[in-house]
Amino acid sequence: MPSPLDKTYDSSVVEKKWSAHWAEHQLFQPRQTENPGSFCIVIPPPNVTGSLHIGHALNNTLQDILVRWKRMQGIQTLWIPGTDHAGIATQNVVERQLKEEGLSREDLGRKAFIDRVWKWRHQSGDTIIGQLKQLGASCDWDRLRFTMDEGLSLAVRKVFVQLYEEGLIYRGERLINWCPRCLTALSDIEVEHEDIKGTLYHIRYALVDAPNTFLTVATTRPETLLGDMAVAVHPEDPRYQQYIGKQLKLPLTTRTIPIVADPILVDREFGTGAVKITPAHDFNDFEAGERHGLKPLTILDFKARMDGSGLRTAMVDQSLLDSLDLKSVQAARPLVIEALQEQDLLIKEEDHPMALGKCYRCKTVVEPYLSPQWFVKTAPLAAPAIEAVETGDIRIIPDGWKNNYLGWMRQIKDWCISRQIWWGHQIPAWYCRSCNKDHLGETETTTGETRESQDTAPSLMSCFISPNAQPIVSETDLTTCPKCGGSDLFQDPDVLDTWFSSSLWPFSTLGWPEQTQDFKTFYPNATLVTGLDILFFWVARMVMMGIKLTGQIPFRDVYIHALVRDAEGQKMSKSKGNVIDPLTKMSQYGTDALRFTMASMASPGRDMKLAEERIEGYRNFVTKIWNAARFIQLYEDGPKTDTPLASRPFPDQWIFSRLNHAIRAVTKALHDYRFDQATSHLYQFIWHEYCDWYIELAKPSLQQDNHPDAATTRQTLLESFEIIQRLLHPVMPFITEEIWQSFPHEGVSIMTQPFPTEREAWTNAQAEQRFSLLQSVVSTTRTGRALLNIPANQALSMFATTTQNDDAASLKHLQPHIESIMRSAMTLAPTTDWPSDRILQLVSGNLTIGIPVEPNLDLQLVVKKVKKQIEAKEKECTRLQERVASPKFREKAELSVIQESEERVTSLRQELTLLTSSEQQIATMLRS
RNA sequence: GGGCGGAUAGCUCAGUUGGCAGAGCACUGCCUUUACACGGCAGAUGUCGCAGGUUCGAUCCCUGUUCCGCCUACCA
Repeated sequence: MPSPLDKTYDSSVVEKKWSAHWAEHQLFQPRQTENPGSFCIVIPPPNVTGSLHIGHALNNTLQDILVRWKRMQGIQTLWIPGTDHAGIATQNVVERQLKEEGLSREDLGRKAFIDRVWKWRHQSGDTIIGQLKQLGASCDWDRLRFTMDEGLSLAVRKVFVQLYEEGLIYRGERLINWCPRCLTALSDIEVEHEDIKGTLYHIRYALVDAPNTFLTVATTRPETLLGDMAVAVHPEDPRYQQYIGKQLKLPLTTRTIPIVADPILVDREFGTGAVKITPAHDFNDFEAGERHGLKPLTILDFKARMDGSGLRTAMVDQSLLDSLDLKSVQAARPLVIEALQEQDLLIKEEDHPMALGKCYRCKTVVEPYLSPQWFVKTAPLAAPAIEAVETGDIRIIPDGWKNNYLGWMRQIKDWCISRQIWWGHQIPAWYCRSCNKDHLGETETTTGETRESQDTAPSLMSCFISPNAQPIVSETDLTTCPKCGGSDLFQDPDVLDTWFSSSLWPFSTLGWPEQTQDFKTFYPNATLVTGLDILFFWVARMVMMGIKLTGQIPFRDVYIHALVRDAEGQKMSKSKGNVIDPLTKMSQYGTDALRFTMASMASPGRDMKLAEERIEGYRNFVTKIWNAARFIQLYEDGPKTDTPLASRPFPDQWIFSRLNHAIRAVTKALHDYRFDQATSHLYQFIWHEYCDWYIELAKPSLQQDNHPDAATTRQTLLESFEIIQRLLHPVMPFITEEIWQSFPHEGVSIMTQPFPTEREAWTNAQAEQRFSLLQSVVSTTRTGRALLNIPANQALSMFATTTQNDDAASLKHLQPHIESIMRSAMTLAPTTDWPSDRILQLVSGNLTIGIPVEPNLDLQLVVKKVKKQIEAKEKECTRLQERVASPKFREKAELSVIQESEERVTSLRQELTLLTSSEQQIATMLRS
């Protein structure tokens, strides 16, 4: 029911009201329409532990704009919401809670711990879902998914088994990135690199045969030399050629190691040209070790501490071994340095910039760690994923990120997917104890739930399952061994990388692997909207998995938006205290204002700096719209008429022409994912054309009794404003619904009304031309008023004329509109007919305006301004004249450009003549 | 080390198939005119990072350069 609008817009009341209304009428559900095709977006699932931050606000606002727009266009539209279990992140949060109770996850055991995480997930897990609803996100909430719900878990298992059977998933012992705090393997991209100032230590290694001859190696990690298995030199390096094959005495130990030649590892120019090889603790060295048949010797344990048994194997001097045992890397380094110095083996230390790898979840320094893990063989999956983007089957928008994607994809490495944590999809692989007698560690028991002391690496059980053990991979839980029929089996304790399940998201959420109706209708998805930060983590892997498993690309467009930073360009973080909380801003300025801000800042390919003033500015815009609605409502009552547009008065024709232009511009911008341009057109049109000019032009016919145009004006106002609401709705869903519902309407909600479409018949060049003439007259006159200090409310008797015949006719037509807007009487007559004294002439193109000058006005200021104007015009005129006179210009420039310049010179000269005569007039007035 | 992006008004940013440099905010002045002071009107503000080149003409194209971001990388 239509109802009068309140004086002020109360966003919180309005938002709650319409959110409930939309939910009640189930308007977010996909609806079959007569239009072919479908439009489906899957949400980038926020971490279930999370709460809405500004990045989510941006990401989901953009998605919602697209979804609401497509829905209004009458396309069957679905936006699937969901959350991610976020393995490591969530586990860390719950472990922190436990710690506050003085407990560890090992105290609880695996099952109880997982129960605890589930409990917590149920308690607070959907906080962010509520917040997304508050943002207005029009997801089909009935289809809410979670990466660990039953259907998705089944999909995960099925995929794992399929890829394993095809040889695309394998288990093997490799050097992987290890977080010694999270106690789990990480994939390469889960390591963040930080530049630090390191030190390069030059250390002497003595030759066994000639104890007074030394090779000097350079290293940034002296403590790892205890695990050295060789020293490499370049085979063509004359300094060292004669030593290749000889043995070195490894400092601080009783071991000897060989000197090997390796052209790959060694850069002759760097350091001393001799490199120590520590296969167990460096990725390059691991590969070099494989080339030379060197066995890795692990001297660091799973917590990145010096490992006593490893050190014994390394034959480290006993006294040093005792002092190093269980020391952290940081603590061990000075001890090793000291020991080297005592033996006069450290000859130089120099500053050396280097990059340190850190865990992306907890920022702990990661260590290369040798352990058996599960991997996805990526090369066969990457090839079609590269092709899809190269051929344009998948579009990446903006285009600039395409190379980023392709570059990464082309040199992709195998993906380590096993994590030694408990929260996640446990790997569907079982081991039979009797078949694998020799391949299972002794310390481990069957269930992985046994309580163990902190130092026996309880969560590392997989490390005790030798790489030679035979896993049985199965979609369903196994209780008997298919080989020996035994029943002593246990499941691999590792869980899968969180991103493994997210890589299935575009189809697992649609019911895949079942061929559901949803899957058939909505796959491939239309668009994926995401931030750049997860291009590799998520987008790349969805493309690989999507193509592999469904045989189709997962989505057609990938729209990548920027990261939100604060006004200074800093990344927002709680520790910096520069976080702008979207929820606070929503309650402060209204959700529509925040949404509009987000969209307006979404220029392609840049980071966006969010200044709070912008939200405030767009809140003002919301208020402006509100007040325009109230104005229209004031005059809503009264007769209307269906007069065709062509027969309506000039302002009506003009505003429809502009409205058509706005519809075209906004639609194109949305189509091009230019949310910034869409909002800018909306802002410009609504505020500076509709409110500033159309409403002002409409006032006389509404406010004067019995005005002949009253009925058509009312009609136009209502019609155009209703269209504007629909045009604005995808960006500002709440206020547009409130306004739309408050006016006479049909239908249950604006969100299921059609999005405005262009009507060529509305475009009216004549009306637009007339308008710009009107605008010139009004603006020029206002400038004159300001110049002459005539207050806006003081009536004026002014003169106008134009040298152009068309304009002269238009001027006559426009006279009543101009007079009412200016609150002035306008005399149309050539300047020669104007009173000769005390008239200020103002020029704008062909147009000349005359304004009477008050007798006692201080004209000095006016003279100054007119002079300034003359100066500027002269400068421009001179420049243009020079250009036009230049023979080269005449010869080479395009004809239209030459003509344009010439015309402009002519009109500038004309203006200058008039301005000069004005100046003289004023001078005369001053003298009199 | 490699790659990408940015540098335009005090601030945040648009922009140009190369031909009068724009918006919002902030600022100055006037105005409480019955939608709106979260408003209206008028105004001021720029060596378009720096240096070369191409061109009749460069903020835009090319080359180099300096800062600032980001991504990426196994030089110990």
